[in-house]
Amino acid sequence: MNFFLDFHSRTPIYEQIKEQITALVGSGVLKADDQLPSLRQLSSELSVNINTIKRAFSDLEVQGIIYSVAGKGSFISNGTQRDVIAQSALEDAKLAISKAKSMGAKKNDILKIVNNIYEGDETT
Amino acid sequence: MNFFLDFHSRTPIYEQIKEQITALVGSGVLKADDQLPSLRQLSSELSVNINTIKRAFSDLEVQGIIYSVAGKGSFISNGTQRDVIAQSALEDAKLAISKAKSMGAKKNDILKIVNNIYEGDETT
DNA sequence: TAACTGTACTAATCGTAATAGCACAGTTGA
DNA sequence: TCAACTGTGCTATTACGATTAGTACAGTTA
Repeated sequence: MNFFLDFHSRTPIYEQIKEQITALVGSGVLKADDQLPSLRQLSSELSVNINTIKRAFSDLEVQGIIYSVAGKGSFISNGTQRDVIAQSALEDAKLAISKAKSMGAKKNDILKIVNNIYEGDETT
Repeated sequence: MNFFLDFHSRTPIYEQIKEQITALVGSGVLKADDQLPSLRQLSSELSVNINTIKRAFSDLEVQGIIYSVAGKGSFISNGTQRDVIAQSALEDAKLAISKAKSMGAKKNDILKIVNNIYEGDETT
């Protein structure tokens, strides 16, 4: 489990962990019923307190992205929340693009970026 | 000066103020040497402490977006920082779009959003 | 001089992130 | 049964940053 945490970021560590697990689910790397590392294992791997990991996992469970079973571990939920994840990411992108427009960005500037990011793929 | 502040947001008030002034400059509403409301006036209008306003203005001055003169007031800087502003907004959009892709968003989803936001304009 | 401007402090308050530590309960395999 | 894991649920403390409050000082202008 390769996480990249920025301990000096304004976004809390537990939010960064949530984001990255969510991304792994959204991108299909993690699939239904895949097991996550244990709280204690992640805590030691990332040098982050177990309570912080727990906070992230609890949030993700509330969101329906993972489920936890005492004694066994934490796992990816099954269901169609993949669409939901992509949807919320799209909302964020929409906000950022709107803000860019309001700051004077041209449509072509955005399109160039999109084409650059999706280089190779056509309409997928 | 119409500001919309979310006092419950995770992003600090002074950051929200910075963003909105920056947007007004980037969009061309505020132009070089235009005078901003005084610290005390903004403070009372927005019901925000003067120190918070000052924090935002100081940051903007460091960024070269505004300049302040003791006894006179704060003004929009002249120069070509408009491009810089749009550029930094584009960077943010790029990040958000990349994140959306990593969460499974399709290129077409992004393009729809872009077209929707830039509805009407063609290649501007 | 009066009434504005920005500047520069110090102090206090508040909320939240993060850590530390402990105890308890469920699961599993030796 | 027991040991070694799992998650859960607390309490307490620390640390940091945002925000407010208050005071004082200096420049500008009519």
